[in-house]
Amino acid sequence: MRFRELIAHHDPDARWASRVLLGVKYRPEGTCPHCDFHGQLLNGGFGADGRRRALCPHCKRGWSMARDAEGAEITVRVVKDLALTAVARRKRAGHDAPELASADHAVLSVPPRTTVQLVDAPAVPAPHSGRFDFNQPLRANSPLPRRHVEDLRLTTFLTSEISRVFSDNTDPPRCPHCAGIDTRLSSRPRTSTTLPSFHCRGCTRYFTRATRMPMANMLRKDMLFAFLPWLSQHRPLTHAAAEFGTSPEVIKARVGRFRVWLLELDPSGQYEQRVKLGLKVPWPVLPCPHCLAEATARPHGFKRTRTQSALTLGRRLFRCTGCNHFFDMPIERPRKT
DNA sequence: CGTATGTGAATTTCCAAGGG
DNA sequence: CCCTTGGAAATTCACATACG
Repeated sequence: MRFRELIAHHDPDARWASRVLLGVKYRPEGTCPHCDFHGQLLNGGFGADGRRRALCPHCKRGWSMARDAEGAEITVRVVKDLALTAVARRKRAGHDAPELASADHAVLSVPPRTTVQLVDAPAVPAPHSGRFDFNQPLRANSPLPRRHVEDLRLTTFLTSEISRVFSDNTDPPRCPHCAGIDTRLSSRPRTSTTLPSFHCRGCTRYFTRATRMPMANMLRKDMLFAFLPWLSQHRPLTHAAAEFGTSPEVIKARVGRFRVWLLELDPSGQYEQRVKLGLKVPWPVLPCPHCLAEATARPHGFKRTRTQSALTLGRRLFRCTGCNHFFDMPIERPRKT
């Protein structure tokens, strides 16, 4: 408010006031192409083509606002202005307050897309089809019973690694922030954790063994060990979300952090390959008996006839992406041992 | 009656905004 | 940075239908 007052004092033409953006919220105005609602719309972010999108508050659907991706101008209405709120609050309290011009309408231009500096994304390999078992149904509505198999080797491996992280060992590890080795046990233990905390002389930061680990700052500490057996099971995120009383997004983020960590622990990727929770199944490359080519084949459920059920036939159906024809393969029955 | 495949519905994931 | 929300999109599956 004070800065806006100062600017208004020296700038009667209001050429500069509009450049103050801090604390100003805006929304587009217009007509919904789906339900003809007219009025204030919701911001819908950017579409894949770079165009700004709007959401209809009435029918909740979204659309792209301007025709061009770059330089297009969109009229918006200022819905919130911190400075004006401060003025109103002061006036209500009976204090003096400056008269500030309100920027009712504004024009929002879509900035030219700048080439984004890529940060080092964690290099988690795309899962290849060998990770998944096509003898099993891929989804819950399949006629075949679905058995969820836990990979005990992964669970055991993670359990031991986690207990190593949570150990009371006071030998200073390498700094997780700068990878420096000049670290020592901190004489001033942090109150927020019971773990031994360390101090790095290189970057002067404090840390514990859990810093920058998948379970660091995990709000749901109770579900950490219960979660491990789920990682190796090929199940939808929603199952795990229901089990732990959270949303699929939370589970997805957690799976991602564990996959990155597993690759650090075992760069060969053997353990990371065992993670299956919530991963999309890649279409396998199979020899098509129709076009005789090796092509990716989409899973198409299980083969069935009028007389024989999918269970008795025991054949998985695929559809070749090259020639679009169907073919099936016998599934391997689990051997009873 | 078996086979091939088009298609609607169910299931699951993606995505961006927004709150803390 | 963590998590929630809610609609849209993608994927998967079995039913429907035509044909031999």
